[in-house]
Amino acid sequence: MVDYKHTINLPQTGFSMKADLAQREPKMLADWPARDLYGKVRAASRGRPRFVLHDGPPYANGAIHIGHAVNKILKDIIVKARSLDGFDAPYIPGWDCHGLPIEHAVEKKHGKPGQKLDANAFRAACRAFAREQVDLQRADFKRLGVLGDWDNPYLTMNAAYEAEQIRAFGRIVHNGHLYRGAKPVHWCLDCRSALAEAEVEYEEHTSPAIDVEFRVVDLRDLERRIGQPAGGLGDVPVSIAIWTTTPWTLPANEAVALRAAFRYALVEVETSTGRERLILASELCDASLARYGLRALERLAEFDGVALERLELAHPFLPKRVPVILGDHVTLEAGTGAVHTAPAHGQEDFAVGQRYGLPVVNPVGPDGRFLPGTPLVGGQRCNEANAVIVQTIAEAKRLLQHTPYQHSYPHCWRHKTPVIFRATPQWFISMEQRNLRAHALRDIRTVKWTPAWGEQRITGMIENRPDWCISRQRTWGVPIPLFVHKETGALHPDTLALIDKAADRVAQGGIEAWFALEPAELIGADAAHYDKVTDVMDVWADSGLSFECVGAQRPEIEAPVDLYLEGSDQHRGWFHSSLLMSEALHARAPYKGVLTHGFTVDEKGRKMSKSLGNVVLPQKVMATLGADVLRLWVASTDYANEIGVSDEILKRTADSYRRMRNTVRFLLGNLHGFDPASDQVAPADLVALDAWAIARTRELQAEIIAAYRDYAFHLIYQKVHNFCIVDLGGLYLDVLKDRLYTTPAKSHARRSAQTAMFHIVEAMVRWLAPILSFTAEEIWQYLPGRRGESVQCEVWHALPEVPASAIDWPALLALRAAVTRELEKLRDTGAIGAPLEAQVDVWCAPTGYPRLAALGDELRFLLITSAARIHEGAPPPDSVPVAEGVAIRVAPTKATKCVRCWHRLEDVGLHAGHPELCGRCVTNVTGAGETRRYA
RNA sequence: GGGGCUGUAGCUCAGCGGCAGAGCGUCUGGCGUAAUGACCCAGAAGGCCGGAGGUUCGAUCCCUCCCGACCCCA
Repeated sequence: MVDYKHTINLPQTGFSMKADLAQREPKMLADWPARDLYGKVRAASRGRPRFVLHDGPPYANGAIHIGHAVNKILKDIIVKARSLDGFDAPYIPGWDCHGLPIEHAVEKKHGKPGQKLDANAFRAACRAFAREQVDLQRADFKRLGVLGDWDNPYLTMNAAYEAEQIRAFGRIVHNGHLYRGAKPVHWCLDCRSALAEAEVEYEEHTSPAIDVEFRVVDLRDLERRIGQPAGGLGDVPVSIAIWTTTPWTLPANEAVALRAAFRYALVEVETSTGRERLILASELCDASLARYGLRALERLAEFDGVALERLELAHPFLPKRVPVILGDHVTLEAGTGAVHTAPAHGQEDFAVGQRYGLPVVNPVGPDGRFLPGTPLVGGQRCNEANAVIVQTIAEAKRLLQHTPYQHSYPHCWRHKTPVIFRATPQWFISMEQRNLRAHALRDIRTVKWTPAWGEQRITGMIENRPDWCISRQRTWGVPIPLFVHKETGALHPDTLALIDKAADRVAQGGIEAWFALEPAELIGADAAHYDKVTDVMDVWADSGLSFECVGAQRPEIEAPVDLYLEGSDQHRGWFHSSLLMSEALHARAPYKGVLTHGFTVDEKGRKMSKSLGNVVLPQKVMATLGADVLRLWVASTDYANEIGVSDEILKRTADSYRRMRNTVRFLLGNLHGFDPASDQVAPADLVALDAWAIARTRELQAEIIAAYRDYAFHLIYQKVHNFCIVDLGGLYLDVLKDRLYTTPAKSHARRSAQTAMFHIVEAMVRWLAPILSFTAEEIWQYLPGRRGESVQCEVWHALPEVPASAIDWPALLALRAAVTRELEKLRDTGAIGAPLEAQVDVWCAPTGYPRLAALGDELRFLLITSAARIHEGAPPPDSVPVAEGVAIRVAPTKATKCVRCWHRLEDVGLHAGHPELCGRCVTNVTGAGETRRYA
């Protein structure tokens, strides 16, 4: 028996089946900086229309987690896809470097500023710490395969950035958005300082809980509001009852809050001092009266809270009147449904007070004592004042009850002592005074939000947010470089020029330069009358100004940019702060589009947490499955909602990665010996099936490009994966094997197939490049033909236009599916094993005959059977109808197997010199090779 | 507690008024070595479309309520 194996063309490629990504990727990465891949892509796209995705700076603290990976990978996919789509898409990564978490990290090592380190040394330690964190995170981001200007990122702590931020702040002041006000903050009486939210712990605490009456001043007004006849209520006193656990805040009371949509009841009761009437939330009426030991004699009326808005009430012990206001923070969980409101002593109170323009008057000093001159309690500590105030209310006959009450209450994390809310002077950006809110709401509508509900979400937040308090009493932040008059509190008349001078100094010496500055250096003799402000800006101002600060230094990033892309929490965060800053500076949005993604959760949809033990570390995934599998996982999920991750999900992802890799490997292996420059078959001369494959690829490419433009990567994943399995694996490549392996290496039949495969893989490597960046780069090295250095420098592959097919492929593919089903039945009976052991007869009505007969004898290659014959006319009784006017019969063939091509053919054994071969193999081995026109 | 969003097969996702779909995975089978650190092909099983009401001739789809997840705020 002659061995014909050397006469068939087997696939040959160095592109291995096993990916070994965990080992291979780091090696590839090691080359990239030397190749300056980012620079090459920039050079290749110079002069194209620009697409700018502006990076939201992650906070420089801690190793990256899976959420960082999702965010950066999505950005990278978009930047690379836009570049392939013909844009110049720069990517300058950034980091957020100032702020409390870094201060806390440094405090852990060195203690608070002023203890072991002075403030300046403390800042230096913060700077060094942030630098380390940036390096740590940068290494991981690069390992993900994210391409960007990693050597020149923007850091909010760069002196140039800090100076730009101060200049931008100056323009905001110039535009009239800044004012000085007061705001309640957590205040520790032992620290004598403000505490950030992160420095507060909640512990159980017992407070004096009291119910207090606020008398309605004008009963006639009340009658009108609740639909009672004029005078109908007589002169019996009416009070709104409130419940509070902080009696000492009552001197600062400015209002009583109701909920607009709650029902309230007016009930009559008999007290020790006589008949009176109380207003209580209907649902809390019984519970409240029970607490007071009273019984409702009569329920006189019921009405919505909204009816009482701005009704005047008398303060229970001070000679002043306060209004009824409405707020959503009023609940039915405890109390009376009416809430004592002291804007100086509570954040909700402050927020709702802002909406009503209530005064923020704080009578408590930094030591927790009431300021001298405060009526009733001047000079007393808050806890001492409680007793005095309760007694005073009782004497005024306004006290309904008084009991100790245990609840969760904020404590200082260092002193473990209860903290208070205390209003302090702060700097604000007004939402109203220069129409900031109105402008922001106007411009939100001009932005393309993806998903579309982002618009709803941020609109709601902008509509309801209070003025932005941008000052913090901290050490590690960009200064608010102002001078304030010691007596009047007015800003220095040269403020705008002084801010610029401060910026100049910060540009040289960083924020440290401001803190080191002697006021006289800038304002001369005025220094005697002015205080230098040492507050720093809220870090949200740092990142919120990134479009301005980065744009000033990097001309390729020019606002408004095309896209911001972050997690959905940033509607409250960076999207929000950036919008307000841009409106304050330029009265426009900083971005044209905003895209959000959800958070990662486990396979049960629960968030990642150490205690649940469901945390997936990106570093671990990269070290085992590889970054490309992580990237493919990101691409495969619908990131608009929660993004599930688990071992099973990643395993499935790795499976589909393998399938795509192997499909490419098959294509590359069969392109062995093909030079696209000389061996391509012209579109008009292609074997019909190859033309079909190219047309199908064109169609799919259009869908993929559209999906990239829509940022619908999970659809791309599905489409490409299905293409590999259904169109290629299940059909085209399966049919092609016979022709590739058995026809002569340089024959038209094989070159036609290679031409199609070449274009398919050229197209596919680009489809994959934004997602499987490492693998695409690897594929690139194995593709035939002269080509540029990296697939990332390319644009989408221009697939050849093939002439419209005269062949009805859908009909033939339906026939193929029917034959496959019949073959399966035959296999079940044991009559055949492989499809090549079978022959097929097809009977077709005259109208459909030309369609199915179009391939002639080559139909057998499409069906992968040894014979396929089409007959016009009525089917015999033993055939199986498979469609309108079509019947088939599949039967084992008795012909002899050709040892070379495995087809069972009648002419095997008839050829002298090649007794084991069929006729076409003889031609293929000894002659010019067989002719294929269709399959 | 409020606002936003979400729930389709074990997994990832389509469908979004007219007979519940794809791929993976699972199971079963096939063929070889002609995609071999395995690959390829075929077949089958798998769903009260989160639950309950409503609108409609007809609801996975529209409306209401409930349950659960997630984000933001309190």
